[in-house]
Amino acid sequence: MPSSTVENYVKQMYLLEQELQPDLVPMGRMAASLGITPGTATTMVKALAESGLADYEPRSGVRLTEGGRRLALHVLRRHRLVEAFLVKTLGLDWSEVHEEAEQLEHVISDKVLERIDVYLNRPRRDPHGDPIPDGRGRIDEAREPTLNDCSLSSPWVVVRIHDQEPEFLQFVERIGLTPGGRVEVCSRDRIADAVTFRNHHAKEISVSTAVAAKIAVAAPPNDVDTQGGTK
Amino acid sequence: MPSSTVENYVKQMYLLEQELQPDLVPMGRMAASLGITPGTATTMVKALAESGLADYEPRSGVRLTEGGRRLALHVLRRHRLVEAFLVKTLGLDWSEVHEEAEQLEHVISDKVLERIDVYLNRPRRDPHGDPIPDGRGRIDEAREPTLNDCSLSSPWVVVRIHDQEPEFLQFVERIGLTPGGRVEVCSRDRIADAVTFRNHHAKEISVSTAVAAKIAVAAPPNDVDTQGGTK
DNA sequence: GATGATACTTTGAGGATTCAAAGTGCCGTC
DNA sequence: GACGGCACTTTGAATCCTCAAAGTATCATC
Ligand SMILES: [Mn+2]
Ligand SMILES: [Mn+2]
Ligand SMILES: [Mn+2]
Ligand SMILES: [Mn+2]
Repeated sequence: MPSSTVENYVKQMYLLEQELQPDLVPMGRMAASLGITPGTATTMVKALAESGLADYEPRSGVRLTEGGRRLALHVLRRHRLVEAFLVKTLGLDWSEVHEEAEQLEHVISDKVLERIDVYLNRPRRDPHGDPIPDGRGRIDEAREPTLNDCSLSSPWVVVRIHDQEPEFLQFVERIGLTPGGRVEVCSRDRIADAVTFRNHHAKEISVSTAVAAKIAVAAPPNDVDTQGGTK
Repeated sequence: MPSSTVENYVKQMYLLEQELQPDLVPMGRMAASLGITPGTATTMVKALAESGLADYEPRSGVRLTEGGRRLALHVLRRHRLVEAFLVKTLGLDWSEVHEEAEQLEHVISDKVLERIDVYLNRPRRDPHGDPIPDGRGRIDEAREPTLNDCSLSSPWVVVRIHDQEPEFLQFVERIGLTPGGRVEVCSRDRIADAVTFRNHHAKEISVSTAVAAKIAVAAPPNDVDTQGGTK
């Protein structure tokens, strides 16, 4: 069985591949995002390549193999289902569950995982709006528009927050942008590096484009829509 | 923070102290019950002594210090609350939760633990009837009588099973002796090494004294009793 | 095309945990 | 009181993961 360390490496590699969409994830990014020294990253990634989970190109970077991707998605599934469970069942705050899941993701058996999945009625997204891979390792990798890209003066719904920092998540909550919340972007000012929007209380708020990029949105659901009946 | 390994050692040491009530737990028992070689046990126990969790007397055995006992009870609390939670909330079988809890006990934060405790309404016992230490490290260490000690021909209630093996627990269930079940011992035959009892279906069953020793019982509750009102 | 900056790799080492195998102390038996 | 047996300890080595520091490749710039 893969160690927690290996699971963390492949999971992080997957997340960086998604975030950067690069041909290869540079070693520096791996090291930085895992909080280890570059030398350690090199050593471990070589071991990962040895065991067939990654393809390593010296002085260029790494990429997950098919097997590595499968493992990464399994870990991610455990992580996100645990987050959802902790929020919905035990009432933890959505800003604090990431940290908890970081440990739990390595010790949840398939049996417990399946129970949680059923208990929560097979959720598609975790409390931060991150998509949950299904039991077969399929995941919705669609990139939603953010407050930086969406059309001005039209209604949107927050679907995902691309940040796990408790302070940031609490800030997001304070400005009314938790997943499910309505927004309408009023204006963008490239020079001021600011995006101004109205939340569901019609309150006007401005954030930097760096922050705006972390708030993903989608078209609001049709009211005529049948809820959750799309086999 | 103590590693999982250290937590397993002190927990096991506590369990052996309770089971054997010896002055010192012999190294051989430690090694056997943890499934490691005697040499490893010696090395680790010396390290435990170094860090103040145990008192080690070469060629005699070990004993937990006050600090070691505190840690052991904290781990035991996590273990048993997790077992209760898995059975009551996620519907796992009581025979399979021990194994799951063996891993989860090392990664449950104080916050999650407290939520589970509240969610379950601060249970006093886990699914096997094992007492759950409270948040301050207090535990009911009372030794209940077993099918080997209790009076003949009078009603008793099963309160605890002193074994965690799935097959044994399933067997116990099959003969109707899960915690809460009624029993009445009909006879004991020292020579035949057998104990014969009637379960709540009035069915007569015989088991060896070794098995009988694992079934702890208590006097049935007074029907006039006020349920759960003893501050 | 030499110079440096920067990113990456290699090397040497240490901590934690484990084992196999060899060594040692203790205890009862004769 | 010597002998054996058994429980326990010591030793040497391995695995996994990590770091600090030294070495090296690559790429932009002059
Ligand atoms: Mn993790
Ligand atoms: Mn999440
Ligand atoms: Mn354990
Ligand atoms: Mn138990």
